[in-house]
Amino acid sequence: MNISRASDYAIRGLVYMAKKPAGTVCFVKDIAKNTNSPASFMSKIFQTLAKSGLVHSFIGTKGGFTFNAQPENITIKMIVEIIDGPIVLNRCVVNKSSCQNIGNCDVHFMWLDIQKMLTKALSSYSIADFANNAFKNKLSESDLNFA
Amino acid sequence: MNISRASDYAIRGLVYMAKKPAGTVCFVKDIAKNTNSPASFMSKIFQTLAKSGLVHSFIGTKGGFTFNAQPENITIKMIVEIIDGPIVLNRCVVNKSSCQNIGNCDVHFMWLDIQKMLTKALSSYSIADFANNAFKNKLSESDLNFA
DNA sequence: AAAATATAAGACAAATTTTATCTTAATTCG
DNA sequence: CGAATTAAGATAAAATTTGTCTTATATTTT
Repeated sequence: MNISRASDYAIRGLVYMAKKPAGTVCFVKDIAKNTNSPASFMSKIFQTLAKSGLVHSFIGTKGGFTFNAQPENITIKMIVEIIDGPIVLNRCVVNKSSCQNIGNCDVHFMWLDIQKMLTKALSSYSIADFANNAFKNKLSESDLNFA
Repeated sequence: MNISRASDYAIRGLVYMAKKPAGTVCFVKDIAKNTNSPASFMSKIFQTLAKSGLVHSFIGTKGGFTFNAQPENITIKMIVEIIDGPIVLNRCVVNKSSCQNIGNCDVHFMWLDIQKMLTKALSSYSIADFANNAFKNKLSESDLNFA
């Protein structure tokens, strides 16, 4: 019940990039250094981000990474799903055929509802929110205190 | 970003038990059979539940498990935490000393808020909710649609 | 009382996932 | 063209999850 180190590193790396002037080419070496993460691991993470199209990569000397999308449009949900895969709280939520207790799954709707809430929450934060240091709670008091 | 098979099995097992008359002694063999789960795995799961005090175990012939608490008072959060351990969405939320980016962790408050919301949601469902077939959404429309 | 049976407890093991590192390929610069 | 720098891709170690197998305990039967 947590995000992976890889997703955490990815988010921190992208926030670091977003703090630079738009279009800046960033090296994994610098990104890793400034996010307290293993450079070689960060390398593979950015490889995945590049494959997803979220960032663009340049090989060779003076290579590196740039954004392929506006940081405002890159949500935490997007990153977590690119790195960790789809957010699915329980097997029975994936689809009907993957639920062993077809037609009679007591817990199906609970997981579905909580999953909806979670993905909405993760979608409500963007990389830009953190880069701008303009963070404020996206979740209202009522969200935090539902019955 | 999901609960484990073990937690899922635990929940289903306890729901199965809760459908029986209060005080019924249940065997792992039956619990497993009725929840489509491996009996030997379920055995270990109930061992953990027994250690936690949630259920009581009896060894030997005519042994088995009974509730040690009212199903109404057993929340999904309790079960998930007993089986999977504490719900902590990201390392930086555990405590200040575990955050590499002390005093300057951009994402700390996001994870903290989402975690609060998630644990509240998991606390809002009890085993009795599913055993009684009286399930209805615990999450209001506004919860599912916060900005 | 001893043996057989039924049950959970606990030790052990396989499989999967996560977290990395190491090697290769590509590009630039001198 | 060779050296340096960078990402890409292959490989590997570690941790976690999922599961099985053996042992201990209690009950029942003889």
